[in-house]
Amino acid sequence: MKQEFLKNWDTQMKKGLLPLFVLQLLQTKECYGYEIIQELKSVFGIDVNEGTIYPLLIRLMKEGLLQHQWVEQASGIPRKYYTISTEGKAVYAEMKKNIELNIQNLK
Amino acid sequence: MKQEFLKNWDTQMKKGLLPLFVLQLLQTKECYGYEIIQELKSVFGIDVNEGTIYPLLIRLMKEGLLQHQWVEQASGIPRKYYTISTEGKAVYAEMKKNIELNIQNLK
DNA sequence: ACACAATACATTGTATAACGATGTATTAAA
DNA sequence: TTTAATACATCGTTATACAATGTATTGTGT
Repeated sequence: MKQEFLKNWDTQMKKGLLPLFVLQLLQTKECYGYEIIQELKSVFGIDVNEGTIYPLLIRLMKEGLLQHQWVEQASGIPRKYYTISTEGKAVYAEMKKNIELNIQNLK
Repeated sequence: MKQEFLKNWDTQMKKGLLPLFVLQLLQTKECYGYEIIQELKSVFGIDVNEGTIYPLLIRLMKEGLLQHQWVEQASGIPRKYYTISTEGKAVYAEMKKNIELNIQNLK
């Protein structure tokens, strides 16, 4: 039943929801990029591409909503750990308020 | 406080929410395009451009989610009245279910 | 020993859809 | 008689997810 339409709609929804999910995730837990992809899958049940998440994290950094630090590993590639900033928390609250207002209108 | 970021986010959210709002609106009321813009403003409190709504209605038509008929007016330009199809109602229900699932995850 | 998958970062080209501007036409108001 | 409102529509720009690709390291299977 209109599977392609619904799949496309889902992609469009992500353009709005994804920053929200990432900001919330980082409020409960410090994460690195690759880990965020896995958390989004297990916690929110959504699949996100690497080509989506890395540019998104860079955008949120530029906006001052996140901070990050490189952490060397005993073995393997270093990880870039992200944390949410004070401003990030405020923006998250604003976004959440906005979206809940919109959803209220759905009957 | 990050007004530009939030405004941009709002635009991205619309890409997901707008079809949902239009489908719901047409479940309660038969509308023509220009009227939908006004209803979205008064009922949902969102501003939508003409350059957004007309292409959207055309897309929803192509998907078979809407039907339309031209209605001549006693005076002025004819109106294209839209109604939701059976398939449109089913797709709306699916979308609503999906979005509510997503919103539940917001803390 | 060697291929392959998983981890972990990132960039590039394509597609979708909202926005702003513009266009056509009709009617009412200043 | 010009401007605003109504009512349709299209076009170029922009933002962002996706798929593909790239680099590098480590673990696993044969």
